[in-house]
Amino acid sequence: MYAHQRVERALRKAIAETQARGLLPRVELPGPVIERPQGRGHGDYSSSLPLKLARPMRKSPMDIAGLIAAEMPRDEAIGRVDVARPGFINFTLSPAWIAQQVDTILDSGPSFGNVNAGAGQRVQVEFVSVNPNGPIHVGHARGAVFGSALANVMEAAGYEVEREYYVNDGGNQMALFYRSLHARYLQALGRDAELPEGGYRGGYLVDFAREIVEEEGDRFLSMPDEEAVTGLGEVGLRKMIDLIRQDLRELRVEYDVWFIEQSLYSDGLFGKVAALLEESGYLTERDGAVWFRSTLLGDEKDKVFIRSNKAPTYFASDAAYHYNKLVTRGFDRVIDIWGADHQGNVPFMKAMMTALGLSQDRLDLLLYQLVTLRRGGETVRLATRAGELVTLKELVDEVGPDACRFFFLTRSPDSQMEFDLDLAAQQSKENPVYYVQYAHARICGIQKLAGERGIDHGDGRVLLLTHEAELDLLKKMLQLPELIEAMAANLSPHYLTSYSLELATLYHRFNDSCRVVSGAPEDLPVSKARLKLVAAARAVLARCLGLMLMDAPEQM
RNA sequence: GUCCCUGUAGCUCAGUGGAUAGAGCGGCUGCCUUCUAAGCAGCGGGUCGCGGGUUCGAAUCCUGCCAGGGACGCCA
Repeated sequence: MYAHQRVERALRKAIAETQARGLLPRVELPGPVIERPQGRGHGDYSSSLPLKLARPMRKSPMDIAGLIAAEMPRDEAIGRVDVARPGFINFTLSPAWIAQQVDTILDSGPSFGNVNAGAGQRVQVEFVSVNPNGPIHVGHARGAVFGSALANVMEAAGYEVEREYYVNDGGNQMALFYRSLHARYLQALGRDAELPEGGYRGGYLVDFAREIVEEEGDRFLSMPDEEAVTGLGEVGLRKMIDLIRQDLRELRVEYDVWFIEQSLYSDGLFGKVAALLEESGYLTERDGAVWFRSTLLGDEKDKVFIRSNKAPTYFASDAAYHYNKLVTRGFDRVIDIWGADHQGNVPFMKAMMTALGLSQDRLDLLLYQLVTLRRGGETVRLATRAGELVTLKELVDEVGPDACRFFFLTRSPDSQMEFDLDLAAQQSKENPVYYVQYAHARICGIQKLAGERGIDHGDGRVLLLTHEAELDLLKKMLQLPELIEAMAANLSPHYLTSYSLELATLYHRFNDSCRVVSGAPEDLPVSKARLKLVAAARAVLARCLGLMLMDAPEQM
């Protein structure tokens, strides 16, 4: 059982005991029971419950705190319980218990920090899902990093996670993409052809066309245009998905499922969902189109579901898609990560959940604010269809996946951010990611030295760890489970970055004040204990870096 | 006009209603014969956009205003 769980259990027990003895009235406990005090001198955990209970219990906070503190059961983890004005109860962990946790961490290995908040629920995280009509660009990197880190965090928190990319292979934009490819294909064969109005001008289509000519020759030339566009489109789509998959892989983003939008139509699910909505009266015809009546559910406007040309809208696909996720595949929870430019769809999607008879609690729509790009002192709005864009690949090639991931992960998805390309390489040198990785590499260096000197720390006695720097480092390590719990509850993987920095700071501080491998024979017992400590620290640092999908280098 | 996000140190940003608001970068001062100085210690730097409100307690919740970004399509 983790430290915070022990403290909470003991506190609840103490409260129940005071109530059972009639010292305090029975009232419901509000909110979180314990928290982490910010400053030093208030212990490792504290409870402000007495302040909150003062009113319902009709007693002074200090009296309540005193009564509860007096009933605190003995727990080897809890060294001290103090009452502090104006009504806090502060808990200080026992140094001996803290030291013993080194063994616990080493025994847990890579699973240290895992919690069971998810209780095995199946959750799907769908992210990036950019239309496959161009390479992933810098703006998408944010969603890719956020989504992949969140998926890892949810897994650590006890959810069964599936990572999914939704491939929109239909719609007007894709049609335009296919026609653009057709034009490039004709050009590649020396024919006179012009890109369609507003077509995709990116060089990747020129490359695709050349590859297709190399691989399949001019066989599309003899077909009627429409057939050629379709045929080329299939090949182009496959190439585009491969390219996207490859680019994302360089950012260490991998998926379990690539879900094809068209399959919703080919397997008949779309028709089923449309019929369901029709039956419950959520569809209506107007101006030749079929509308989803979201106004019935409190929205300001209705939304087109099937166009007057009989083609379903993106939104209609999305309705069937979410039905597939939550009903067909039966995920307990679904998390969609969208760019802020899709925010307008949030109310419609929520209304759709209700219309489909699904609880809104099962769907989280997370928005990340858009990234703007700064180049040559000028701010450029990112747009896929504009000619000039910076691809994800260019970014990763320039700053590396680690710095790139850390950079995006440091910011909360709610904050707008500006990416200064001119400073990217320079920033990467100053990127705090190296500070964290360096801590890991330093530990590896120590372990290497210990290995060379043949020191076996298996019998190291952790109770020898009493130095302030040792205990501070350990206490920070022990926070990992709480961190994972909080990140999963708030869907906020970005806490990892600050935590890793704090952990690395405490490691570097320890490294500076405590010598691990010593030449003096009388230091051997402490050396062994410290070797255990650094092994545990290495495990926790590696875990954090792993959750962020960053490298944990053995040397730098 | 309506809706969403943001406004915290010179810059980039953390901050899960609690006690004295933090980090990185930049600036200044020290510290390498010893496990990597990609490090450590210290100094300086704040009307948490502004005004009201709720609360024992507000950077955090509510509200009004100001500023920046985004969305309001039979595009995706």
